[in-house]
Amino acid sequence: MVPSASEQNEDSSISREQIIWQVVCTIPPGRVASYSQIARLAGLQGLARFVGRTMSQLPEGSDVPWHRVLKQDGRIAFPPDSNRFLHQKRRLTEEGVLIKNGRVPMSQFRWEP
DNA sequence: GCGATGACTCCTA
DNA sequence: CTAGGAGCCATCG
Repeated sequence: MVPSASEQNEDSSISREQIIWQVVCTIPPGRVASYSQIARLAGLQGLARFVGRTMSQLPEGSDVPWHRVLKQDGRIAFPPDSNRFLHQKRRLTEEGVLIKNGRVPMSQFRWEP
């Protein structure tokens, strides 16, 4: 087989999106992770932005616990007045995640793989 | 092809 | 604490 330079593979190996979602699924309830950490565990260190963009493409009703992904400083990536923000915050609270002053303490920020 | 935008992060002042 | 700049990738006009 001669590899073409402009060959776009959709299904060739698991796409980065799939890996990212898979990593997110490994986050246990009661814990959270940052976009950068997800990127690192997915082998895409430094591509936190790509992780965020991938999350935006995640369809609703998915099994992926997207609400457990926060910014590096422990804050939710959505505007505080946004509906998504309230939804995510509520989801986290229901799982027992402590949110102090609008952000999650580092003690819950990382989990042991 | 380029600039702007987006569920980001880091460094410096 | 806030502000600005740079780096990263994919999508859109």
